[in-house]
Amino acid sequence: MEDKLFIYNTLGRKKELFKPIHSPHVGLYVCGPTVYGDAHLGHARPAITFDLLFRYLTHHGYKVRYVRNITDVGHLENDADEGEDKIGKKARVEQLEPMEVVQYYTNRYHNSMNALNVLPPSIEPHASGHIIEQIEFVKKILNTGLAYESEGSIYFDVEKYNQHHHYGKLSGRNIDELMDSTRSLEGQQEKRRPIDFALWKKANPEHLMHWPSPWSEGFPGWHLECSAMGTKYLGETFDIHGGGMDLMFPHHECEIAQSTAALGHESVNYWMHNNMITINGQKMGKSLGNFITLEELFTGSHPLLKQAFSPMSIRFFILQAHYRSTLDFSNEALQASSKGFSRLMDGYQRLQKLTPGTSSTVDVANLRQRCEEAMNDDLNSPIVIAHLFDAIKAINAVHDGLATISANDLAELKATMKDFVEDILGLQTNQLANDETTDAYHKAIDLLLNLRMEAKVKKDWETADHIRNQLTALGFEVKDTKDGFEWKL
RNA sequence: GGUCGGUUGGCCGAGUGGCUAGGCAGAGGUCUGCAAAACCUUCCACGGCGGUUCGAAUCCGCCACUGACCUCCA
Repeated sequence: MEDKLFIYNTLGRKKELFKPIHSPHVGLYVCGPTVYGDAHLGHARPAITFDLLFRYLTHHGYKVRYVRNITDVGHLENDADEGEDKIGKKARVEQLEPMEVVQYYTNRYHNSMNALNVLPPSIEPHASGHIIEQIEFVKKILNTGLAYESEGSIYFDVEKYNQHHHYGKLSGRNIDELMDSTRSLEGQQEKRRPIDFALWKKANPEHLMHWPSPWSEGFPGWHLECSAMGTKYLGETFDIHGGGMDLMFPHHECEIAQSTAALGHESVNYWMHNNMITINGQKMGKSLGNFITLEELFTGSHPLLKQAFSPMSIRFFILQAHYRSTLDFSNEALQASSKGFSRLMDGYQRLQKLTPGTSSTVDVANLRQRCEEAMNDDLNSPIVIAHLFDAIKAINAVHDGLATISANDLAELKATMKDFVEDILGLQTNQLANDETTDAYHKAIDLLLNLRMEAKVKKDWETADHIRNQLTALGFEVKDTKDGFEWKL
């Protein structure tokens, strides 16, 4: 495979040609959810963005090892190094085992991702399952002298690290400004400086999740898990690390510092960050309480929603914007993309039934190339979709007898559409099931509509309308075409 | 306050120097027993001011507004 994909590297802030370290193998690490609540629309963004990348690379023959973690320990409630563990708090409030909370929300996360047709990653490691690796990682950093122990906890010495490395290289932050602006908080006396961050925390007596370590009974710092697990599964240097923009600082910045300190070199070649989903122009997030969970979207059970939206229309909505742009949520925007999605998929299904002519009067020859070019330009899915709509226009024209398409062009169009619609964008209809039951069911509906056709020929409008009305009442949509009919549920 | 972004037509959203983005909505038409769909045509645009250029939504400067991060958040 030829390397043609350009991706925007947050390090350097420009598009760069993607070259894997060990082609055809690609190592991809993406920050997954902290499982203490249901996934919301915001969580769908990175999942779909990196699913798109995963699918695209795989489609081009790369062997991708995609690691997406589950954070189930170490993510604290308030400040970086104080406050309660998010999982622990939920467990206490709900009177559950912490791992019960983790399992519950992990299952629900998987269900949502499955509904969105997000492929499962190759490895989905839990932070709590890699305590030993994280302790080893802390030891390595301690050996370099870039971390210090204080009352049973281990902190990263940011200032000392910055003497020989650049803390802030990813987020563009300046350490002097950080020293001035970082808040000094109560209970942080054990840290030398406010910008230092925890690698290991000694557990308070009431803390539910803790493990033995050389320094104290405690738990790992939040940033550590990604460094430790990324290194374990993808090696000391790997290709791509992704996540939401809001993780750029401090999470990813700290990750770089930890890994560089422990390994003595850079560990990630390309950093990719998806932008946020906004609602009324503001970031949708847990802290602001303005989020809509995926389940609420699928069922329409949120006061801000005027209707339910199918998982696929949510996926399409997200793919219609470039991943580095903010995407504003509104009922109107979602309805618009929902309708657009139907149009796309109706056309796609129509394509399967098209009959070829002797020659083509539509130009679909370079569709694949144009879609590839858009994808290669930093995964420009909205442009891909625009090209697909051009193809839909041609498909409809052929379907209506206003244009013709040759057998060769039709075969190529079908192949291209399948590759981009299904395999790369990951869009699917709800009628792809093809077992005996559905087959019989389709034939039964066709039978009914053929009877209606016969009635129409006899100008028996009463019978014809009756059949259509009854089917409509059952939720079917019946459309007459030039010489037949179309229907869908 | 610091750092970095954004400002495109009724809505969403691409686009980095000249050539149609696309979707949804609106208007007119074709088709049609009716309906729907489809198709054709069409309307609506680049925050403001100045500069560079033969030519700017696209480059530069200033201003305005707005967002993200700087505390947990995808």
